[in-house]
Amino acid sequence: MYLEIQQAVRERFVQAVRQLFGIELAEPVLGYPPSSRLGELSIASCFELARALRQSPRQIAEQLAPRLVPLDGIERVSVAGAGYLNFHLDRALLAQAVFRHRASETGEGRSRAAEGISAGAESAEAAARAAKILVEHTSINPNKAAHIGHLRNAVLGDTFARLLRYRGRPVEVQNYIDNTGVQVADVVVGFIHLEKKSLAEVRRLIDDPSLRFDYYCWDLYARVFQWYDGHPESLAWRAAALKDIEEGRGEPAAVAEAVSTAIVRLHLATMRRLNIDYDLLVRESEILRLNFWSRAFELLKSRGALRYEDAGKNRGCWVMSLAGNGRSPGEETAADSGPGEEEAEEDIKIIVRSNGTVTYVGKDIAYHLWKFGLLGEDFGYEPFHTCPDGHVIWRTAVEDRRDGRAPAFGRASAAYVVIDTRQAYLQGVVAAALRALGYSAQADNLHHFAYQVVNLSLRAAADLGMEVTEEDRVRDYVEVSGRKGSGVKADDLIDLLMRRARDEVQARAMTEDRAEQEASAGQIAVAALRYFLLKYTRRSIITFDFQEALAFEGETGPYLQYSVVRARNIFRKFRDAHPEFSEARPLEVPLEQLRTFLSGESGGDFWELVLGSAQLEMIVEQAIAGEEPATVAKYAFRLAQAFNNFYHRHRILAEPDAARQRFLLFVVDIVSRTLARSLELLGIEVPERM
RNA sequence: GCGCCUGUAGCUCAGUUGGAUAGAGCGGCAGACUUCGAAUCUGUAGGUCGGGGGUUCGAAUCCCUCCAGGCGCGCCA
Repeated sequence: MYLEIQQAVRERFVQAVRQLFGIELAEPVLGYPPSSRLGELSIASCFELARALRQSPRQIAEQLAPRLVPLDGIERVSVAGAGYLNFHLDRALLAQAVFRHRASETGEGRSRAAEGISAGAESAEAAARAAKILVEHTSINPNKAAHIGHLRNAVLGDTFARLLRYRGRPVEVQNYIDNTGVQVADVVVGFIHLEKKSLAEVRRLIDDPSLRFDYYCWDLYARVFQWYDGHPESLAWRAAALKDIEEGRGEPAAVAEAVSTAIVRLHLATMRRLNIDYDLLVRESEILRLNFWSRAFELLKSRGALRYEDAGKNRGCWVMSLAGNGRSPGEETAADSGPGEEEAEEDIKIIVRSNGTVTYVGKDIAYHLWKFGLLGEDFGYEPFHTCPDGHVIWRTAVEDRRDGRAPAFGRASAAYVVIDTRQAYLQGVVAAALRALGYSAQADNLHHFAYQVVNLSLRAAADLGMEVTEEDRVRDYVEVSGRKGSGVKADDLIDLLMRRARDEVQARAMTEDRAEQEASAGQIAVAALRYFLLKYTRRSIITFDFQEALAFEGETGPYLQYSVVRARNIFRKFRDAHPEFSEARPLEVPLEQLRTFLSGESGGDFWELVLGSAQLEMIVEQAIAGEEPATVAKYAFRLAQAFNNFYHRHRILAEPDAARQRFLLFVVDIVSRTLARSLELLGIEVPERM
C-alpha cells in the first residue's frame, strides 16, 4: 500500500508538471518532511524547476498543488517552506490497509511470501522479478571450526536471502566448499605426517563424541604452520598432498574427503543454531572431476578472452588482460620512454600456469559461468542433509542422484556473492572474464556483496589469552589468524551467549518450565548475536568486543524481542479478561473511529507507529537495492523504540473507553506483527516470555 | 607506484542516495517500578561532519586537493 502510494505520487507529479508547464521530468525522489505535522511525503523538485520557469519555487509549488489531488491514499497536499510540496496521507485508510496486510501474512518460516508475483505475471518487470537470484554465502574452508568472521558472512548472506524472498524473488542459497584446496591439504599433512594417523584413525576421531573434531583441526592447523616455520622443507608434503587431493588419489585424498565432509557437517550445525540454511553445497571436487574448467577454458580460448604468452616473465602461461582496470589513459600515451620493456606493465592476470594447472580464479570463472547457465555443463546432485523442517540441503556429486522431481540448480539471472572486501580484485577478474566472453549483462548482474572483516578489541584478545604486540596496541585492535589459531570460535561465542541468556532468564523467574527457559535463552542468544552482526553497515569494520556482543540492553536483539513480547503480553492479559476476544476474528475498527483517534490529541503518537509499520516493504526494497541488511535492523530498532515510548505513555488494559481501547489494541497489533516480521527477516525469533 | 574503502558527539556507529533544526546506542549526570513486568522510559550535557577549495537555490552526501588510517595489486587459495 505504502509503496503504491509513493509510486502514484511520483507519477502524478510528473504528469502535473507535463500538463502545466510542458516539461518532461524524471520521477522525483521522495523526501520526508521533518515532522508528520507537515505531511509524510515531500517533493523538492520545484527548486530545480525555478530556473527554467523563471518563477519562485513557492509559486511553482502553489500552482502544482491543486493538480496533485484527488489521489488515492492522499488526504491533501500542502506547500511548505520555500517551495516544498508535502503530501498528507489518509491516516485511517493506511492504518486499515496495513492491518489487513499484516494479518494476512502467513509468517511461515520457510514460506516464500509470493507477494508481487501473481501466477500469470506478464509484464517484463514481473518476469524479471520472477527470475531466480542466487546468493552464495558462508563458503568456509572445510578444515577447521568456524569463527566470528565467518558468522558475519553467513548472517549477512542469510538475511539478504530472507529479504529477497520476502519481496517475492525466487532465491537459491549456495555454499561453496573448497574441499580440494591447500587449507584442507594442510590439515591432511597434519594428520598424516605430524600425527602419523591412518584414515581409520582419523575416522575414529570424527566419530568420537567426546571431542569436537572441528576444534581439534583448528589446533592441528595451527600446529602445522608452526611446524612449517621450523621445517620449511616439509612444505613439499603440502604440495604432494595437494596434488593427490586434486586428483582424488590415495590416502591423502581419502583423508581430505573424510575431514572436509565431517567439518562441513559441523559448520552446518553451527549455522543452524543461528537459523541459517542452504539449498546447495557446491564442491570444488566436482568442478575438477567433471572437468568444468576444461569446458570454461575452451570457451575462454575460442572467444579470445585468454592469451598465450610465449615470451617474457609469464612465458608459458595463459593470461587475461584486465583493460580499463586502473591506469589512467594519459599515462599510457605519454609512454614514449622507449618501446618493449614497459609492455610488462599491462594489467594482466594469470589464469593457467606454465605447468598447465589452473589458478583459483580460473575455477571461480568456471563456477560463475555455471551459475548463469553459460557453461553448457551441469553437476550431478545428491541429498546431503535433511533439516528438521523437512528442507533438504543438496550437494554436488559426480553421479546424479536426483530421482523423481529434481530441483533445478543454477541458471540464475543474478548472483550475489558474499565475500569479504579483500576479494574485490578477484571478483573483478571474474566479472571481467564474463565481459570478455560477451556476457556483459551477466557481469552486470554479478554482485560482489562485499563486507569488512571482524577484528578483535584489545580487551577481547586479552580475554582470550592472546599475545598483544606493540603494533596491535597502536592500531587498537588485533587481527585474527587461522594460522596462529587465534580468534573467537563461533560455537564458543554462541555457548557464552547462551550461558548469559540463561542466567538472565532464570533471574527473572518468568517460568519454572526448564524447556521453555532453554528455548528462550537460545532465542535470546541468537538475537543478540545476529543483531550485533547486522547493525553495522557492511563497510564498517567490526572490532569484536565481548562486552558489546553480550549486551542485552540498548540497541540489541533482545531489546527488539522484548518489545514484541510486551505487545503480546497486552493481548494475553486482555484475552484473560475477555474470553470472547479471539485471535481468529480480526480486530475491526470502523474507519470513522480510526480517523478520530489518529487525528486526536495523541493522534501523533499512534500515527507514528502506524506509519512506521507501513514502511516495512519500502525499507526492505531499500535494503535490497543498497545491498545493506543493516537498513532493516536499524528500522526495526526505531520502530521498537517508538513502541516502547508509546507503551509508557498510554495505558491500554486500563483504558475506560471501550472504543478507544479497541483502537489502541489495533495499533499494538499492527506494530507487534510488523516488528515480529522484521525480526523474522533478520533471522530472529521471539520468545514466549521475557 | 597504481587501485578500492574509511574519517560524523568521550567511545561504537546511523544518516532515507543533494533537501527543511545532523541522529541513535553506550558511557556521564538527574529522574520514573503498588501499573500492560524497568531486558523499559524521561530529561540533560556533549558537534569547525578530518582540513581547504569548488559545483548548487541548498552539501555530512557530488567534484578537486591535502592530511590520517585500512585493504588489495602472487605461476597462493
